[in-house]
Amino acid sequence: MSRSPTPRRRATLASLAAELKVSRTTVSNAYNRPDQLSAELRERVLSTAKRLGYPGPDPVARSLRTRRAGAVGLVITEPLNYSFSDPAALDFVAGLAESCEAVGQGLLLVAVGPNRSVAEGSAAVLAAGVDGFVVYSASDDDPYLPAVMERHLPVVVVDQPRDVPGASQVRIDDRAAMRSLAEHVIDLGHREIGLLTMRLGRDWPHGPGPALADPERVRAPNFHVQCERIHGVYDAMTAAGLDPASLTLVESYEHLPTSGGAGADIALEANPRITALMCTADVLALSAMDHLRAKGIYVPGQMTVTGFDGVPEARQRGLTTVAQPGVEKGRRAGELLHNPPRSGLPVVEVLDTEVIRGRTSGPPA
Amino acid sequence: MSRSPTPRRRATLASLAAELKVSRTTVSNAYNRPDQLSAELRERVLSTAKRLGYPGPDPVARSLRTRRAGAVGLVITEPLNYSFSDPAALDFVAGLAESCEAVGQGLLLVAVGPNRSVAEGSAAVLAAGVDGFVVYSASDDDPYLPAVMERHLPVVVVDQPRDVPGASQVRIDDRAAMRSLAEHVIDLGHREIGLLTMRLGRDWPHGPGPALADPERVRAPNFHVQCERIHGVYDAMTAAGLDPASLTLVESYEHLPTSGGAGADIALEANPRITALMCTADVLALSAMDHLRAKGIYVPGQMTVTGFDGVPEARQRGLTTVAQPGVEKGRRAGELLHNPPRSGLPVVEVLDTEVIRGRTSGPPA
DNA sequence: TTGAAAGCGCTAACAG
DNA sequence: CTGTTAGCGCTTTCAA
Repeated sequence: MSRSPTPRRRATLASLAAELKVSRTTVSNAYNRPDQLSAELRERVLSTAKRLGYPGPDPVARSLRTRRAGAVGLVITEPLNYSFSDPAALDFVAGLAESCEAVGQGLLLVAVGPNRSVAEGSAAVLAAGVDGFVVYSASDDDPYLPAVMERHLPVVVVDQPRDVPGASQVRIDDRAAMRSLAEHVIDLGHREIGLLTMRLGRDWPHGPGPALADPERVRAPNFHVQCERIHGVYDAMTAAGLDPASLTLVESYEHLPTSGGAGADIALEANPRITALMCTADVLALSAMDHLRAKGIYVPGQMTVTGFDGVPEARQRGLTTVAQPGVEKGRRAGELLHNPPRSGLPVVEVLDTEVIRGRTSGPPA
Repeated sequence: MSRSPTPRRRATLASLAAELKVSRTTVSNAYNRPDQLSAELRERVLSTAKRLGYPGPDPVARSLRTRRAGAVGLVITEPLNYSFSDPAALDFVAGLAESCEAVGQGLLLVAVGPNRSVAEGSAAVLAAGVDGFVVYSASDDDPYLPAVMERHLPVVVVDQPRDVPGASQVRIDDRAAMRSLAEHVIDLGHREIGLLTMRLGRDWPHGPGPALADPERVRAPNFHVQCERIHGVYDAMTAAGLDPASLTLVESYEHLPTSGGAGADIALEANPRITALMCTADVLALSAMDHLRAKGIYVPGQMTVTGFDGVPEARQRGLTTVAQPGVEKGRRAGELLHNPPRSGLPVVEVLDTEVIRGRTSGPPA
């Protein structure tokens, strides 16, 4: 087996120093403090480094010494392949990656997820070489949160959960945003409303597919965001003199391409008089639209449909929805980690949203 | 400022050992080799660890000692926000993330990209605490490749460039795939063909927007993949007795939502008799389709359009294209890093593709 | 400008 | 089952 002229043993800063007959400090300075030695000596160091195949100070050893890892850890409990197919989550990751790149920090996707046990995932959190964590949209009893907290590193929580001690937060006002949207729907004249939402708890007491949600589950939700959005609808209904209890609430374990359509069926079966179908995510709404259309139900003529997020496809297809700044969320989360507030105290950043009145909402038939 | 009862100085394995009056080895074993000590002692170690707020062995120190970082570095030179909006790249990242998660490795997005200088990006590569790198679809003169090579770590290259010494490779047979697709188009009867492709070189000698490509640029391309696909079309043309020089070739600097449409205009202006517009990416083809339709040109009645990649939207819209296994690419790249071939020699894995005959190709008008 | 000394926090032999 | 001994490769006072 022919090998390149690499010494059998990896070159180190010490071996380089020995070769050059200078001290390790000098070599270190050549890399980290160019102003601490003559240009020519530095040149000599760098060139013999190249000759010996020395790639510069070992990142791990340096991190140990400087106590900085140069990376941010991202904890997303939802399956990654799912996150990567959810445009809203994607925007967030893109924004976070962008802000990390801007300051030369790496972004470490921590190996937590459904393919591994909670113990393994927690171990991955404890073993992550990072300077801080971003936790994205976790449930309030997320199994990895304890491990994240144990690390005693800076933490920024995005969307959920609320009330992580010591953690800064980036989110939107889900309740107010959803209320505005619901007001728009009610103003159009709708009285019988269905609401499709993601699962309200970590547990799933139903069979496969979406199911009517027990109002009980709204009261003790694991996902704060879902809950707030539901309450936003309640708020609008109450303000308009409608009975919130009349809302037909359907929860879906996850956002599959079929979830919206299946959820729509369940809602309409439970209450055939529904004229507006609100959804807590665009992907749900788009799926529902496709399904309704296939069944010959015209949107918005026979059914108003609304979403949440403002993903590109939704805008393109004219969905009435709430746009939230996904990329900006990621960016702000990163910045909060890179430039923590002077006070040292956690901050809460509430980003703006905007109701988009599209072509999928109109007066009831 | 009230503080939780955390000792001012972070607990370490040594301090824990001192507190317990056992050796450091014992504490280390409690975490790494549970079978090396009695269950009760281990319990005692773990519980006082919890009491002291010791989160377990420091990841960085452990990495230094074990020589394993527990993470894979991903180098994508294209802007991350772009990668995250390209469904094909996304599939790849999802597959890679999945394979990393399966073995408990983290995935580190290395901070290279257009917001930073080459020097900064290279520094990020040299400073990445990883056990290996995956390089995704880089040009043959990618500025970060040298830094990657310097690290002397295992490397897997995906798609491009070819011929990275010592690196394993995962790719498809772009030329054969594109040839099959072109054969389909030619079999339908098309003789005047346009081809829209991504930029052929790192440099961009044209103004903004797509432009007719100098055949010269096909000869010395920086992007092997593009070149192979073009040659696939040449192959099919030659085999069918057509003159490859008659191909109208348009290159576009990047894949913007408008690139396909603009490229189509340029191609049709250069040769109004074109009846088939092939594209080296689905996003280009979809954009072209939208644009043609807006101009009143019916697909496939008046114009055949084909893509490449087989992204969800393309399948959904019935685009005639080549499906390539994006997720599988990522997964295989990860596996190659996690379980390198026994031989120690680099391997080349060529994954399968499939021509999808959709509803956007038909006989010429 | 350069060098010597002192660890960062941990694991891996090896011995007891 | 437990402890002792040696570093992993680097940066950082502090002195020269």
